[in-house]
Amino acid sequence: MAISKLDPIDRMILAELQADGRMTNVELAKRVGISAPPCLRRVRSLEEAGYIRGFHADVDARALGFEVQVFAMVGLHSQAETDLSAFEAKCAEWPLVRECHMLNGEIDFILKCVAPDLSSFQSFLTGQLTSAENVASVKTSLVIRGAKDEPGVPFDVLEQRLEQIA
Amino acid sequence: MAISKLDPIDRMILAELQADGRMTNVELAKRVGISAPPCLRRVRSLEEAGYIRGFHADVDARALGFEVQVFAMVGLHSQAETDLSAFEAKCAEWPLVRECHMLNGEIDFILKCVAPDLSSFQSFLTGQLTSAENVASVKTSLVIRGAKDEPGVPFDVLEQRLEQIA
DNA sequence: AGTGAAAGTACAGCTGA
DNA sequence: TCAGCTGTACTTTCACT
Repeated sequence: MAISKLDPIDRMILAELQADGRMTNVELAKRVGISAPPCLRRVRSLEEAGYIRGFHADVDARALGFEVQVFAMVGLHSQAETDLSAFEAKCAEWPLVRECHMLNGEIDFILKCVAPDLSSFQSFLTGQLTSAENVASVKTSLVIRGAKDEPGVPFDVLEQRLEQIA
Repeated sequence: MAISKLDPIDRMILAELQADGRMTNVELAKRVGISAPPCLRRVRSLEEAGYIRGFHADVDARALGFEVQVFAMVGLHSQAETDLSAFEAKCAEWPLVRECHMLNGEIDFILKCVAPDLSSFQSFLTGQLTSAENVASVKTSLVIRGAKDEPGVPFDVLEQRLEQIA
């Protein structure tokens, strides 16, 4: 699974579906310049091969009552692989934690969390996160306002790079 | 636009489409227990009202040649509204910056960035980000590995809360 | 290209303020 | 009574072979 296995039409399909994942197959086919049946086959095999992990509606968290978004920087006592995995497993089970990334440097993990309000985040923070085994330090930062939130990757950058290589 | 304006069926629709945004309308209608036409109308009005911001294919950044993911914590010299907006506008134009969130505390902004490789990120970092006007400090952390990356919000938490209130 | 299914439209009936 | 939502029937468009 690598970019080199994709032709320009595959990349156009990915770019179009990243921008609008609910586009019909005929619309997609028209945009990428092929007929519908082969276009559908391409989409299927892109899913199969894992280039497309899924399709999701982008819902407005605020409108749904999740008023609070928080980044939590977590430091652990032990960075042994077993302990790292154990912490990741906990994050996977906490619904308020939407993203968990292991980082280099002094911070071990960064977590992106959502919560209905500050008090429910606080109770998660003190009751679950900071009191979890192996957690040494947690620094939290409230999101005051979101300025940009684009999903996926910049396909224009990708195409520029491919041109340079060619 | 608030959660209180949505009935249980609307919330089921949102949950289903968050999980699988390319589901057909009849399948969706079957799952939420109504017939197809009103289901479609509900989806349309949820989009209209902004509860659904869009539909996106979730593409695998690594497979597409974006090997590097970085969090950048940015501090500014001036936090005047004009200067904050100016920085946000820059972020909006930088394709490698996928997310930009304004935070409380010592960090002013956190940026989630992607890049094809370390060297192209470095050239963005030194050539664009740290050299941008008003930027005082930038601390970057490489994502060693991703442990969780769920889109959207946890609907089970939402339903639990609504039960408690009722 | 052709078939079967889904999307989308128009209209009529039901339900609650 | 009236607004709002629902379901049935129908046409157009799409998915898939």
